[in-house]
Amino acid sequence: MTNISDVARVAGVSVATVSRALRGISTVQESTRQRVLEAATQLDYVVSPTAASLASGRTRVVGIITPFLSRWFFANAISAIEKTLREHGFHALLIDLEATGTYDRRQLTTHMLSKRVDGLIAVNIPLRDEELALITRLNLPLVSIGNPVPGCALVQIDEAQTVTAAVDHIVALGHERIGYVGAVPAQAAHTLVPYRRLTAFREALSDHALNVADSWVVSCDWTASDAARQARLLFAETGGPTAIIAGSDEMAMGVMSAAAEADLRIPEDLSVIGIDDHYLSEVLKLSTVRQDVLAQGSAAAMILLHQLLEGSEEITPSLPSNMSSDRVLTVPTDLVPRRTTAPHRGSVSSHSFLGLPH
Amino acid sequence: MTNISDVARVAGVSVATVSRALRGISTVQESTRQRVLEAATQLDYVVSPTAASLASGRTRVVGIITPFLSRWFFANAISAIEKTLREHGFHALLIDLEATGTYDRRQLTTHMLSKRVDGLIAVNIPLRDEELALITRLNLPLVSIGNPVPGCALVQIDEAQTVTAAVDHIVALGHERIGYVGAVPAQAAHTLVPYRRLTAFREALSDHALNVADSWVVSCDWTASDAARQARLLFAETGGPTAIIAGSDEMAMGVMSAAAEADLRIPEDLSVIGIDDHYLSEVLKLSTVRQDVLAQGSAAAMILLHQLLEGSEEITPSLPSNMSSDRVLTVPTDLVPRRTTAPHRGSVSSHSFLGLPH
DNA sequence: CTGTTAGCGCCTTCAG
DNA sequence: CTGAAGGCGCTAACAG
Repeated sequence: MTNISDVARVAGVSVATVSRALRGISTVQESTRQRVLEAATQLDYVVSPTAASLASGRTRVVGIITPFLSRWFFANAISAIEKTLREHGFHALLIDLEATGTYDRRQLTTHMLSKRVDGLIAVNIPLRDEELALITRLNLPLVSIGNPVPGCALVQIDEAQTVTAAVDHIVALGHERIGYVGAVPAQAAHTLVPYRRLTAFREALSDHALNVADSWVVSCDWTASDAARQARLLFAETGGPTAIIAGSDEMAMGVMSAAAEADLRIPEDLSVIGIDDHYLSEVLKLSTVRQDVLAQGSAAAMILLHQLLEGSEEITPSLPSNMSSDRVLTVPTDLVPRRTTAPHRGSVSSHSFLGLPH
Repeated sequence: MTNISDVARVAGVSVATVSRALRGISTVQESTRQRVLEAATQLDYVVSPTAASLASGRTRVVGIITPFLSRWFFANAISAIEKTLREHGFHALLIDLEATGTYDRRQLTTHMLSKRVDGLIAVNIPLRDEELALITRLNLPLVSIGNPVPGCALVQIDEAQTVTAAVDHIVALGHERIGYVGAVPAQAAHTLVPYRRLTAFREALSDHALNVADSWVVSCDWTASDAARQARLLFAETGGPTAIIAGSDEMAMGVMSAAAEADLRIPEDLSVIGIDDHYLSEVLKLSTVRQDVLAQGSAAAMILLHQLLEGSEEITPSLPSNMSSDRVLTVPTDLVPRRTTAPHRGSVSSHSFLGLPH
């Protein structure tokens, strides 16, 4: 394996110069840089990342902390993060905290982080105090998606506004008996978002002077199958809601499934709306409030990169004006009405929804 | 940051002994090891992975090469791989080759691999010759999932048998007009699996002495939405198939959606079966041939770890007897019938697809 | 069983 | 603008 001194020899300069030239640093005469570049190319030279890390103390690796790797939101966020990192010469190390149980998770340890990453992105996972203390002690910059961490940049959506958009849509269609699927036990690992959505749901209903029966707020573990299971119970009773708002599209799909089993037609007998715009929602014609997960992922990565590179002699990526490395970036969401929501039958206005028969 | 010589000093031994004791290596007197462990704990010592890598030439990092991060198969495989690696003290570095275009992908480069990983797992992506040459040149062990690579261990399912299971099931129900969704242009990046499935489909039909109209074999890009789009064309004609076999569950979902739009009831007018057992398939009541992606992921990781650790002084994980580090492991698949039925016979209660209007 | 010592390959002051 | 030289923290012979 050819190393830096080979290049130095061929280029007829010192290793220090090679190091500087290759990193595009400061003051290296252009002609010198050219010679170095040629020598490097000719020798097929590739910097040893480990040696560089040991010497510099930086790894150009970012850890992605996440409670799940394979769920829609997380997989997409990770994908966007990885792409953005890569474009800037950084790499992504997976730190998956998923455990076997639904409401449990593994703990972040020194071993996972120490000397291994330059910074962290937490994807929608509330970090525990000890974990935050560890991160602080290791002096690792952290950007969080979805969960505010004091002193850290945050990328999020406006949960209240998102849920309100769904509720407003449903209410505008004339529904008054509206249920919610996606309440979550307090000990859930990924607890904040569910909590905020439920709270927003209650507030939005109350803004419309609407009541919710307790049994219309159903708890489940944020999977389609559990949502189906719980919704079945709901539909077993008569006089249930005419519309359901689900905390996520996957749960909405579960609800649709349970409704079909209960011989409820969608949207004639039941309107359903989710949140996300999951990649299958379009095909399932599920109304939803879309959130741009890829945008959230790359924004988080950009902000972190900016922090990591500022002060260095490298070109620091300039942040879009709407991002700031020490504050909150709120990515907009937007209502996507599809076929699963329609006017409540018997409501005053009997316009058909999107020209479709009810 | 405390380092190995601090520990050595406190424990009253040499750095070499600390190194050995901490790695659980060979011949260190138990009492000595204890003292070292105590010192390390007391000092909150954590080995520097970069220094260790530089000195040893090994990184304890495995690269996961994949064409997609967020699609169901890939996200799950990655999740399983990461878990298995982690259990053995290894880390996962993402090498996502996804490009913007559907049928294109980025190329593996020296920069992504060199001195960065000890080994590689290729998740269902056919590596190009140059890429394989690179991997060979870097002397990196490779385990492949889904695509055979000469000289490398392979984890796969039996594609032919899997497709045949679907066909047999459909034929056993009495169908004779059977279509296939999931043919793929030859230039597709992830071309082998689609090709094998289509071939197997044709052979299976021919084994049953059944013919397929050309128009019943539809091409699409292996997403639900494109499958829906293409299937719509199919259903626009009359006298089409009474059953569809889709190359993946996601495509099957697209087919179901298109069928609903075309007023075809499932399963009365059309039986649909996919391959995968996607996490939404149960809720969508989609018949399928299940493959265990997690098993494939962890098997691949186990095999690679075994190769990486054998010959070292560390405890090498013993491979389950069905795995071998230099051959092919075929993970079984199994038929999961859900709502497929005999043709033209239904009329019990006719559930529409998720309660959606036909 | 344990200690000594030379690197691993690069970055980064500090001189010049 | 460039070179010299001392680490970064650990591992791996080689002695003992």
